[in-house]
Amino acid sequence: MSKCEQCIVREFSSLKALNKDELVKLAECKTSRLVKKGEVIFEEGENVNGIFCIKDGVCKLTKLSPNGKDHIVKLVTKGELLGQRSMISDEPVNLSAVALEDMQVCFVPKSEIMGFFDKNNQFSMNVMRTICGDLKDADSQMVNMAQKTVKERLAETLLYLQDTFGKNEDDTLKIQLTRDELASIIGTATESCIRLLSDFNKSGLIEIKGKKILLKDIPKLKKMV
Amino acid sequence: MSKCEQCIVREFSSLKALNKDELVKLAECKTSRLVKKGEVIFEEGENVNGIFCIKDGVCKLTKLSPNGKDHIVKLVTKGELLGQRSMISDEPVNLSAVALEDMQVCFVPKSEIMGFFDKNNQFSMNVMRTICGDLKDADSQMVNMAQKTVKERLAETLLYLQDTFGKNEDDTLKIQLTRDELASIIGTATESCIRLLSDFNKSGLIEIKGKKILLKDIPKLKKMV
DNA sequence: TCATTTATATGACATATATCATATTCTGTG
DNA sequence: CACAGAATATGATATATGTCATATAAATGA
Repeated sequence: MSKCEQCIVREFSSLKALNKDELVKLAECKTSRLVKKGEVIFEEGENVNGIFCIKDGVCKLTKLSPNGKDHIVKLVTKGELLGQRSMISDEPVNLSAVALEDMQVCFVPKSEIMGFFDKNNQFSMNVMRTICGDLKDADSQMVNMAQKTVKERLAETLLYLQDTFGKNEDDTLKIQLTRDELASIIGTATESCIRLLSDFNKSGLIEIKGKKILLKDIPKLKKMV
Repeated sequence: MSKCEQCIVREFSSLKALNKDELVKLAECKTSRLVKKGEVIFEEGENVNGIFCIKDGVCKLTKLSPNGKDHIVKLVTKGELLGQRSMISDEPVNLSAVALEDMQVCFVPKSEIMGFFDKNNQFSMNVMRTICGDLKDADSQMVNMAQKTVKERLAETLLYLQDTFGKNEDDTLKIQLTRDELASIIGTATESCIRLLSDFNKSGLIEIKGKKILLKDIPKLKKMV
């Protein structure tokens, strides 16, 4: 059981407000876990009695739409927490979490977190601000879905992926999504997504190297959005 | 300056966690205001240094999309608070609020609310839960926008409007929206919205009485969603 | 290694939805 | 009341996007 005090990841999340004593308590009650790519961390409707802290890796938060398609609501990465909303609302989670890469996550039971919540104002303020940020993002995503074309959403998403997850040495996007996953972020059919990527490729906006995507003309991509 | 203690509306919002002393303080610092239909309460990007409590009436929260169209993100009614997210994030508001009917709203400055926040755990918990609820709704709205057809979204919205705002004596929807507003809730062109309402009318799902809409075949509407 | 599945790609076509035009009805105001 | 400006309605048409079919490429696993 590693000490939370020394966990670098802690610095990036709401947990940074915890003091030494609290971190010791945290380390005692948390459980660590390796999650393989493709593995489910939790599923829509489950009762998750606590939160997950992502030490390494990236996962997708998805929601099943009535038409049977999964929609990717958010990508969550190293340093972020999962399951906060559900814990506060005291409800089952409304999204599923699935690893996009091998991950390292720690689970902290609700009782512990709620203790910090009551006693450490800075901590609860941090959590709230995170959730408020999520709400703001969700609102603007909603408007994007309603008002923008698929092409615009694709351009925007590609830029977002590069901004958020960076690029490899060969300048391709670091995060590896299937066309299917990309389609379910932008909210379109897989074929449409593939077709538009082809178009972008032909018109020199991006370069497709096998599964890898390289953003070639960022200014033009930005102008599309 | 009316007393907050006696305000019935208080019972429905996060404010119900406040004790007598806090309510007295609240009454002292709040300002009341009448807002006429169509009037703007605040606008996207503004700094709103506090929150609004809706004593009566309904307003729409809109976000301007890059294509110049307004999208209605949420309808907010009697008993609810406005501007919580922005206050907690300490950021300008990301949405505009415009009255759909004549309204009565009270404004409470941020300093006061933040005081309750620090001292009254139940209150801050209530606010958090509200925001968490908003986030959950926003996520599911996002998926709706991405995955459902306009027809499905229209059916869903009509049902929502009846559920949330009820009906008049003649069984028509109590809340009065223009076709344009309805379109910008479901995220479509005004003409498309009008056309679909016509279709719904012809196929007996609804009945259009001038501007008023009556939901005729609720089971069928529900099956569409 | 080969075989089987899965992901990517592309064409052909159907369809939902947006856009533009125009008519009609409603609403508020002088 | 009459009029101007909205709001509603509907047709004609263009376009974006989904769907289905099929081909190729890549990945997986026995």
